[in-house]
Amino acid sequence: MQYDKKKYERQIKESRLFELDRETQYTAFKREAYKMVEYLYCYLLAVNKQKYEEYGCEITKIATLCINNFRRDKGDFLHYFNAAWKLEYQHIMGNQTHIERFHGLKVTEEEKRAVSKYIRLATNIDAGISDETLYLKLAAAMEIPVEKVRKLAQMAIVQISSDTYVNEAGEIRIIWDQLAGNISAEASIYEKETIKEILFAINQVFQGLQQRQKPIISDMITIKLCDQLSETQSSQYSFVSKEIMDAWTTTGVLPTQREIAKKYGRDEASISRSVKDFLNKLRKEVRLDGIK
DNA sequence: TATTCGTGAATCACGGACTG
DNA sequence: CAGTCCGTGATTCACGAATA
Repeated sequence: MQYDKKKYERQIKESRLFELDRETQYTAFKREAYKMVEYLYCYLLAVNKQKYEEYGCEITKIATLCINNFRRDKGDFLHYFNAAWKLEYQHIMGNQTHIERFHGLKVTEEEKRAVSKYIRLATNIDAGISDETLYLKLAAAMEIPVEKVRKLAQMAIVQISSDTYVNEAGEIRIIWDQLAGNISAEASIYEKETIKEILFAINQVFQGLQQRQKPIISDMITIKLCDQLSETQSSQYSFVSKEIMDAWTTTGVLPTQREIAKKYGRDEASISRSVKDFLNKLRKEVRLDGIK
């Protein structure tokens, strides 16, 4: 069956759903909501059937979540949904069990990281090498099947590319994910702050640290965020460690937490704790921001 | 002096290697 | 193959020290 993207876009746009009051017009709202979920599902299949077909369950989940949290002053609903879906999709793609289940390939974290690293490097350098050639070379160098490299590359690209659906609401969530891992899936974080605000918040909290802490936190935060930061951003904020950033762009190699610990003559546990505390402070800061 | 930091020990998570 | 053992990297906890 062919899905007509335009048609579903139109149906989504023309839906009365968000004109209804979900309390006084409960039944009508429910009815429209069900329809909307269906539209969104069909819409995604129209966008890319083979890619999304197997995720009906997840699509429905996100659609429902979006419908429940969307308010009309948040802009276009479809954008809102797309941003949320992109994140969910990344999440699915990043999930280890998924990798094994759906591609029938066993992949280690190491290989995953390595491939995404090299792909990224290649894009940065832009040697004009074709994807397939690159994959072949990578496969040879890493002594793993080309097929595996190809799959991993796809995943890596999902994570780093800025395709049509990226917007700020999406990216802010990515930054959070990079920083703090799986923060609770409350939808509020999806739209609350802009990237600038969150980077500003990071900066703010960073400035409040004691002097001895700063270089360490700086390195660690940069490690976590370096692939999300643009050049202008990295020069703009003082919490970005230039050293790490340089290492990242030139070699693609990042130090481990342990190496950071050694570098500053600290116990690695100390680093871990400092980072944790920093993130907690950051969380608090952002929450306060959101309330006022 | 109240906070904030640093530390070592214990523990967890995970991948790889070995073994039967 | 499954079961296990080991190394690595990271986290958490309780406590003592440094800082603002």
